[in-house]
Amino acid sequence: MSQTAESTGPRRAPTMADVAKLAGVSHQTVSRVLSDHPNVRDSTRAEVQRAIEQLGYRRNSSARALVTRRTLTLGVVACNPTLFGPASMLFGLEEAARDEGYMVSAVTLRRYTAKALEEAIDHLSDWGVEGIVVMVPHRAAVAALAELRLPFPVVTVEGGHNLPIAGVSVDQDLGARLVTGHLLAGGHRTVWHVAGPSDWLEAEARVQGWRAALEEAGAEVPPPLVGDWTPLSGYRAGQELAGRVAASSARRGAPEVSAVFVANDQMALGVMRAFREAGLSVPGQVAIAGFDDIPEAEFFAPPLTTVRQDFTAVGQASIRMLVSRLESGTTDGDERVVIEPRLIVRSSTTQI
Amino acid sequence: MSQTAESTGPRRAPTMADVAKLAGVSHQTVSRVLSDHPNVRDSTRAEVQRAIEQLGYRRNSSARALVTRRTLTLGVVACNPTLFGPASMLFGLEEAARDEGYMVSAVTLRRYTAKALEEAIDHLSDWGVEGIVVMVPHRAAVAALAELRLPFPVVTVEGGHNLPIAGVSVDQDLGARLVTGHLLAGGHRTVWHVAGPSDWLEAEARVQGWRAALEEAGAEVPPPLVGDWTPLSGYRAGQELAGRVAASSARRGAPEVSAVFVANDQMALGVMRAFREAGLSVPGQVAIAGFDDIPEAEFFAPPLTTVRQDFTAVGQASIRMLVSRLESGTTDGDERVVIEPRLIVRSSTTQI
DNA sequence: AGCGACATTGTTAGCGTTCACAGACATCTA
DNA sequence: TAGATGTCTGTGAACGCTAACAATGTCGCT
Repeated sequence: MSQTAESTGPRRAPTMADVAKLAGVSHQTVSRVLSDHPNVRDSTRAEVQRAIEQLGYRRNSSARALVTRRTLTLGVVACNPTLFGPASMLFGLEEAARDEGYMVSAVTLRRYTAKALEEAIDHLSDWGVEGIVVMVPHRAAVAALAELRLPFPVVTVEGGHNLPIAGVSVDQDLGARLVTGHLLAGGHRTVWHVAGPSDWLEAEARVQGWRAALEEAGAEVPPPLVGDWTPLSGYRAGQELAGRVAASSARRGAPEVSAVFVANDQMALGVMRAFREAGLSVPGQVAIAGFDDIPEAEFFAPPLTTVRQDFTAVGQASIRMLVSRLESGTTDGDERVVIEPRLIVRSSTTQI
Repeated sequence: MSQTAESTGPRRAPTMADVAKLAGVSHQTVSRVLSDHPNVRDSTRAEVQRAIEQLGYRRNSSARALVTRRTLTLGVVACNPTLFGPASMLFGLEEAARDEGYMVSAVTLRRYTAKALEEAIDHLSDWGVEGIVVMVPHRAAVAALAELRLPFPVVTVEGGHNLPIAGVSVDQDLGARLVTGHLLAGGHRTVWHVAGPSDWLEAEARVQGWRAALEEAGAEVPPPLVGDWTPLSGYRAGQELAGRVAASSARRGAPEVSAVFVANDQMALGVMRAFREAGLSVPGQVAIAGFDDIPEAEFFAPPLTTVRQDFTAVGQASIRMLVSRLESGTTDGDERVVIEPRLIVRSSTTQI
């Protein structure tokens, strides 16, 4: 009259032993079936498979990780994933990781301090990640990272090239040279620049490329304005620049504003609004170029000349690098992969 | 002459036993220190802490998960996280999860089929997530989800209200009514609509809200155009609409195009470009409104009237719901949290 | 028949934690 | 001083899996 064991309770997930008993084999045989070991008789394999299906069995990942010493999990520290760039990287990165058989756990940073970064990494370590990708192109953060000497491989994205950390990056300098060169070739005497926050490595590299391009062309280097990547900050910078356009004939000491390279597309949008409101035509009176090629850029008024970064490729490359380090057991070394950006010319810089 | 055990090899991470030996206590005491158990003498605690520091010890999460049966990991299935909406939700969600002591693992969907969703969930299950948030507002996907009967709690985001699944959503219907009402109040005889893909629940709800608002106002309901959320598709729809504006006096059967409600901001951008190219002024000849309030919307030419969704709040609410279900052990029930959207009026709909 | 090689299966011992329980010792009460 | 209560600490057994090895059966060959 006894039922099949307990009938109530939040019955626990079936274990390998349960499957084994049902299939009439040992738990080890079940393990062999699950890991596709060749030496299992076909009939046995079928029997085990049936038992697995019937019980809805799934391997317990914790037990497995405990004995194999592999969590198959990678960590990512991301900055503001609301922006198109970081989001795309995360997308490509996750896909690549999954293809390699890893799971990705991401932590987003609220503040860009060394402490916040350490906390984020701590959090990931607590969960046993095997390696991490740090997507925080922020000077202080990367410097802190270099100090850290973590017990697992670390790969940075846009982490700069001065530090002994492996990483993937887009050639920001080249990108900036491309746009600046393009504007100069359009006949402008010089090119103004609205930069990103000075503690962002990407912003710095773009400033450098811009400056170098101007200097090489023998053009005057106007003082760069600084924004914070948001359209609003671009708008403010745009107002400032618009004032200079109006006053340019009267003003001494700064060259005429006829071309502006803005460090990202969002700020460029803000700049264009400011110009529009000031009655300046783009590209008629002022040419504008951005950076990133967000999906909206092609539809701005006017469509924006910009530099396309293949974010997805960056994400994928970072995973490939991380996985290869994982497999080879390398924790340090400063291997670098650089991805070339591409100039996309649209009507914000070209008179029709 | 014997050294302190082996000196070479990739020495394994220290374990609790190592700490215990160094501190001269049992492993259990170490465990107690780590979990802040009160009954540990202060001097012992200090000793253990020192040993932990010295060895750089970290608790092994797999072993811990194995015995406690808690992985403290939540899964997320996201659709295209490159878009502002999904990305923001992911952001808010991760932050909320971290505050609750959970780790988040995200999987992004490449295709929106039932099979792809099942694979994604399988992937997450393999890693032992305790519950998942499904952010795929796609009809087929959500329907498949309802069939699945998973052994852990599931919360949907924008999952529609016809199915017996718990979830969080923004009141899309209300949002659409707000914009449509706003446009009608602006004196337009009717409002055209550029919808999202028909198999997206959000798109459908917006169509419904728009239609209802028109019908309640006794306005004619023009046939909705359909896009795929991208600026390009909006551009195409815009060209179509621009054609109608030009031909409107001559054409029979469809009302005049003087106001358009576009189902998201990106498409609205495309529509505006098409209108600009057709020489139509916005809002002079045609008023346009979008949906989402992406950060760029305020800086479009002209700034776009739209509906703001608090994506971050949605992400947070979904985690709260998931965690509460986790704690109460609920797997089913169709609890719903609805978040109200807000109309943001800008100059794309208001004559100055 | 006897032996080796191979295929197939089972047995045992961890992996590094936490939990339940059992000691040891100190302190308080009668 | 005996007993009862606490406080602190240690011991042993899980948790569910894989790895190493041992045990069986099967086949072919001499």
